[in-house]
Amino acid sequence: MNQIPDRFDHATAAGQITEAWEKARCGHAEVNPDRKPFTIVIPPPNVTGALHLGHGLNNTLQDIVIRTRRMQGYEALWMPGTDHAGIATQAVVERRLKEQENLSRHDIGREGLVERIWQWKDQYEKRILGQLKRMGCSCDWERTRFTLDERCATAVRATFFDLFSKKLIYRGKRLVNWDTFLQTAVSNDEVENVTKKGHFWHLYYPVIAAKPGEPDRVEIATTRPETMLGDTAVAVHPDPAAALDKIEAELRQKRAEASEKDQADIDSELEKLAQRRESMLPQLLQLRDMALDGRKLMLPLVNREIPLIADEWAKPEFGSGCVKITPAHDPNDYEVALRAQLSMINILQPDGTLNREGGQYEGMTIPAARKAIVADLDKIGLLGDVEDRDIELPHSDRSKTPIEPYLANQWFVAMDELAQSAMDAVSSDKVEIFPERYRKGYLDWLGEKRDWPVSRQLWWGHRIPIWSQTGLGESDSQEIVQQLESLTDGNGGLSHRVDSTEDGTHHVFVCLRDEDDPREAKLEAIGFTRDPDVLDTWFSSALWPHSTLGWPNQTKELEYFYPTSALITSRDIITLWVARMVLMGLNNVGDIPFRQVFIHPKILDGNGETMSKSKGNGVDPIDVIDKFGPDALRFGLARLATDTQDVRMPVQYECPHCEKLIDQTKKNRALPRIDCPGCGKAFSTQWAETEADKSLLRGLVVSERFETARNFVNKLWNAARFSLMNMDGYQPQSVDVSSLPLEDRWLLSRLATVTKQVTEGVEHYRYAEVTRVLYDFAWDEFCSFYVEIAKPRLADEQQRPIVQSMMAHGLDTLLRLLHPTMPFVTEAIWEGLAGAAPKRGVPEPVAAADFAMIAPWPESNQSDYNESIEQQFAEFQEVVGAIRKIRASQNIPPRETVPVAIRCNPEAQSRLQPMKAYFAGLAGADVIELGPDAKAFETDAPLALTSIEMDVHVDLEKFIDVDAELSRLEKLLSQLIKQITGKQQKLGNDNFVSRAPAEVVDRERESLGDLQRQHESVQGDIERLRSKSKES
RNA sequence: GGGCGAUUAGCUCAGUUGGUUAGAGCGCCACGUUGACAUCGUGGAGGUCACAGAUUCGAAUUCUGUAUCGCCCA
Repeated sequence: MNQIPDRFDHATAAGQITEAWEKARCGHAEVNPDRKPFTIVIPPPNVTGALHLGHGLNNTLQDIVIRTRRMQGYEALWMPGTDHAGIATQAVVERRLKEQENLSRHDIGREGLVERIWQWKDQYEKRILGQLKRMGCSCDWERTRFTLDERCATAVRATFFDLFSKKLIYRGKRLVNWDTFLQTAVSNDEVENVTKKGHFWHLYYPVIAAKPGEPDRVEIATTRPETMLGDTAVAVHPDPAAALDKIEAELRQKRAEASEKDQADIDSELEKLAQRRESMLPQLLQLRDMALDGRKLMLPLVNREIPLIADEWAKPEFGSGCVKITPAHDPNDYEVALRAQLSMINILQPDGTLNREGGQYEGMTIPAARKAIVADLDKIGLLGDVEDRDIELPHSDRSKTPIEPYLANQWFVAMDELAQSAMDAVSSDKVEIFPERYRKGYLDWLGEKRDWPVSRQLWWGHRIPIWSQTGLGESDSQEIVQQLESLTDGNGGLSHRVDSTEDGTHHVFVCLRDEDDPREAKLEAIGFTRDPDVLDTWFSSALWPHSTLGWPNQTKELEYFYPTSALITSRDIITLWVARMVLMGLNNVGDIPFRQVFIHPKILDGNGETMSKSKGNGVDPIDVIDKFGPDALRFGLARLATDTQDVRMPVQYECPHCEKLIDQTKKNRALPRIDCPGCGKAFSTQWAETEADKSLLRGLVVSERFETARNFVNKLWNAARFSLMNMDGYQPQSVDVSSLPLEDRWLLSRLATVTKQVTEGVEHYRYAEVTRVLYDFAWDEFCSFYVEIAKPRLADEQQRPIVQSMMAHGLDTLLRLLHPTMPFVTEAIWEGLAGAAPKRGVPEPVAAADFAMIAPWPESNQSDYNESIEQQFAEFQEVVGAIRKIRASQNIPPRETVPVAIRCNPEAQSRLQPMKAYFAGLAGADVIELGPDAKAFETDAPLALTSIEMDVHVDLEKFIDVDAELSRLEKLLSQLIKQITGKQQKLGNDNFVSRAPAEVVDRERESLGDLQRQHESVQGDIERLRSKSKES
């Protein structure tokens, strides 16, 4: 047995274990009427790139639950897969195309680009699934899905068709962040604001039919003068006086609380405000009245009449107090237009040049048009001042070009009823959300019931299955509808709607349910064209829990595994994903997608920032696995997963040459190569792109946070090693629990308690608690205590067999409890234990399962639980601790045995009597006196254990270091005095004595008495020692 | 601007319903290796529980406000 190495070689073992599990199909789940199902669908990671520690946490927590449930006898299915992630993936591939081949997506065309993205997807899907497997995730890999695969496509088409047929899908306009370079809309989080130097142009718009005394023109100011071509109103504040009052009040409030230095600044602001009130307010009031009276303005250059309106968006404290409204090209103006029901005029083409609405400027780029318009306004005397100014301009994160807000046709899903159904599911607790506080965000967001824009101007995704003809006259549209009837004839799967617009034209939209429907060609033959857009990536994600199980087919898997049991995810996608899964599940299947949702914390870096690829602070879990092992990664993450606190994880680069750890900082975190400050050699990072950098050795990115867990793996491994080395001659045997010695019954009791805590903990997602309980039990109780006590017993031929049975059983139970968190090391030990003790268990040994992974979950045997034994051992450990303290303070060499006397009441005496022998191994003590009459030694070192009413005395005859002992006792004395004074004060307080519960008061009195008794005794000891030291 | 959360030892975090001296791991100090484990063992030092009020006999814990940080939404 000595050939067992003293380290767990995870690098070798993990691969073999994974292979063995796969071969035995341990992670595979099948419809099985004999068992209850337990299902988790993975939040499918984006195929944009590799997984980082956040995914590591998410998947560890899922695996802990699914492994536990599998062991509990459920048919446990963890459905794996990946997400095509629309824009994120397309943008990554497009960027590479540009960088590496200098091609745009238009150069290679739709099919060409999509093919490239599939190649990318194949590469990253493989990498992601490989990462999950190395973490030990026990997914049912045979069922792996992708949100863009055929099965998901079928589900998407069926859903879209259903919603379209129910008239829940409609076409509308919406402002999007338009990237004129990539010619696509980008999402809000792909937009970054850049401060640039620009101008603030003041323009004048003439008033039509101004009444006497009214101004004949209004002044507005803008940073984007070319957008005036799309203006449909000018706004002035409806109550400028009140608005100014409010600002003034706020300033005064601020001033009252500000420092003197800031007060001066605020004073000057107040001054300006007062001037403004004087110079401009009358005019603003007049303009407001003109607006209410329906006055119109003439938009210069295009000569279009536009209304003057009153709207709060106009800020009386800024510029001229009037603001031009360009609804199609400014988000705030868009809101104004919705309120005032203004028309919206889009002046841009997708490539950023002006369209027909631009009139004489049609075809110009934005900068050219700006120049021309400013010059032309100047010519006709309508240009005022031009100020220099810093301007915050939104830029596309992907192309680094300015974003143009752009009003485009989009498909929407009407959310009213769908959202309500998803709200009801949570309000009624059919879907439970943990921690509960996240319910509010979910309900608030859904409560807005904002329609969901689902179209994206991209090529990577599920293409919208709509064919359309637009701008038709009424008779044409009627004729087309008739043609459609003949196509519909007898076949389902075709639905249409006709929209009529303000200008009297008609649009006909047709939706086809099935792919490869021969009617596609027929539609196109009669003039229909297919919508070029694809669906929002969340549309397919929303179907994930049922599409992966085969919906819309009524498969037996859907019947059995749906609704799924738990969803474990991160808080930032509660609305985008979780809410939409609920409403889509209810709409499609008629039932909720999952019963419970657990929201776990986020992993932040050392600066408290979330980890993300774009920041460069992501950590590859594989790096951590390489250094610490998969079990350490998992245990380390799980023990940090509390439900209140995000996880802060400072990380370091490890120099591959000298192993020096270099803190990751904001500066170095995105570098492709780093020069080691220790050895001076360079190494590469995950950002290495050039061949020169890539040829360097790569530095791992790791965190010392995983050391504790790695050490724990080692501790467990060595406890097992000790057990196995002492298993020679093991024979399975029935055990009569009632006749077992105390320490064995204590172990059984503790196992029962720990099993209960762990089981309940996992069932309530209390990961940090579960890992803490297991860590403390395994380390402090099983290893430091049971194993230590077992050592002398194993040497005793009589006791040896029972200790072997108990140890095999204890280890076996511990392995099973730890398996979901640390699958590899427990599986490896399980195999070793199978060799030494294939049949094991207390009271009746049974043959162990082939794998820990499929072993039955331990039952908490309540008859094993024995409170008094657990207390007794706590008492014993306290005495051991007291002896150790005295030994340490006296510098008694560890090999020396010291005589000890323990004074205690008769009850404690009978409890400790059977354990006298174990003081030797644990504290190097020979207990020569135990009981009420035990006396102090001549050369005595005492320590009182108040809480258990005991005095421990160590005989220092051979070891006395008077000075050391005196200083220990004096320190003790001063601590006692402090406590006594505190208690006396408390008990001297009438309020306390009269109002606190009698029980609390009694406890205080009792404890004061004990402290005083100790005080006296310690004082006596000090005096004795002093006189003794004088004698010698 | 609205909502949510956090603030406890040098660092990263626990702290159940208010009640003895507020805990753990890492780090630090001292001592210790002839067989499970130095990825170890034993002991020690280290905290005005962010700040200010309030409730209470008693507050890390409950309430109010302030500050700082983070996240989500506008």
